[in-house]
This record gives sequence, structure tokens and C-alpha cells, in this order.
Amino acid sequence: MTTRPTDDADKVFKALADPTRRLLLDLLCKRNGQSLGELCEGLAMARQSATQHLGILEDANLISTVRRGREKLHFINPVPLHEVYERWVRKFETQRLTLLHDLKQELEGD
Amino acid sequence: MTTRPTDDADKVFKALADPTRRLLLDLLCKRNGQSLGELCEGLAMARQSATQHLGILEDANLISTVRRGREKLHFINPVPLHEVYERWVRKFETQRLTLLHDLKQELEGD
DNA sequence: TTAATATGCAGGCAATTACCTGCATGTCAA
DNA sequence: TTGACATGCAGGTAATTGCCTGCATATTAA
Repeated sequence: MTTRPTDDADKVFKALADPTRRLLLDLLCKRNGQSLGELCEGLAMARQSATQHLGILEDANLISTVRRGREKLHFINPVPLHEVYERWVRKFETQRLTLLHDLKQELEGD
Repeated sequence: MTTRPTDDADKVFKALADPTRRLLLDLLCKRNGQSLGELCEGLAMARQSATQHLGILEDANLISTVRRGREKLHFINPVPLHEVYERWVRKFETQRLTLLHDLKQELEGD
């Protein structure tokens, strides 16, 4: 099985690390609910490669899929991004001025 | 030659993709301005490995370093994180309810 | 100066990643 | 049913990543 429990935040960060996957989220942001074929038109890589990227996004819970006939529709799930922001980015955001002050202080010779 | 903003964002996302590097930012958030040796105490890997991680964080401009004697002090730079949030996360944040609505609508049978 | 300390640099190696090709399965329309 | 379409699945590979060891350099303190 797994060597250690993979936390959700890690999956989200890793999913966002690839420019193709961020582009896929951008494409879905422009028009939500696109099929695999539609998304592939904006990509410049084989359909099978896009499938893998979409699988990673889905595993990170950043998108949800719905099968309709022979098509698979993709929808953004903004919740994980919101959680990453709330639990992780905000911590540094609230200390922004303090952190910048630390460096300035050091550069000025302590 | 100046680097394009997309490259900067890519560096930040890739830097944040590793749990060790996120831990390093956490450690610096608890106490800013730590040396390489001090940061290594909380890591469980060779010092040289930590150096590589810190190099990636510095290249992404997420930390800045100051040499003091034989020590190298590390400081968080919260600006890139703020920019990533502003230019990227916020786009999805503002459409949060709309995006969730799209999926709900589809699941209910259009 | 000498010894201990703090970091820098280079090369190697196993695991992962991101792409590909080839083929199979499932669905719709004529 | 048949043929076209949309997606699924299974390897294969080159590049990247994350970790290591070994050695070099620079600074401080005795």
C-alpha cells in the first residue's frame, strides 16, 4: 500500500505544479463542463496525455466529471483551492508586513 | 533579459509542490531568519539536500538570503505568494458559487 | 596558525513525471 | 447492425526530481 498517508493539500499543490493542468483549469474557467475532446483542442498534446492530466486534477478533487453518453464532461471544483488558500496562503498573508520587516531589519544591519 | 511573469508563477507553483519546501516555509514562518544549519535540524535529510530545496525556494523568490559571517540566514518573501493568489487563485475564488452551480445543474439532469 | 564550524559544489542513482504509441471498449446515428 | 466517434487502458521512454556521498572553501575561536 502507500508508504505514508497522502494529505489532500499535497495532491492539490502537486496538481497545480504543472502548466498544462493550470491551463486545463483556465479552459474550464472560461467554459465549464467541457468534454475531453473539447479540452484537447486547446492543448497541443495527445488525447491520452490530457487524460492523465485530468486524472491528476480529479484525484486532487480540483475537478469533477460526469458521464453523458459517450462524452465525459469536466467541471471545476473550487473548494480545494479555497481550502489551500484559507489554511496555507493566508497564514503568510496575515504576516506579510511582519515578514518583510524582518528582512529589511537584517539588511539594515540589525 | 527579463523573465516572463508566467515563468515566475510556474517557479512558485513548482516550488510549493514539494512537502519539504512547504515545511521549510513553515519553519521560517515560526522563526524568520534561520540559518541553514538551524533549518536542517527540523528536516530529517542531509544538509546538502536541504540546500537544494532552499535554492529552489530562493530561485522562485519565495525566500531571500543574507550572509552573515559563515552563516547564511533565510527570510520569507511573501510577495510571490500574494501575487499567485491575486492573479490566479482569486479568479476561481470569485466564480466559486457559479462554478459549483454548474456541476449541481448537470448532476440534476440539466 | 590550527581546529572546529558553516556552507558550497559536483557527480551519481533510484523514483517519478510527462509525454508517446497501439489497441480495446463503449456509444450514437444511419 | 454497421461504421464513426469518444473515451479507457496498457506499456514504453526520455527528462526531471530528490536524495545521497565526497570533497572544497570560507569563517570563527583558541
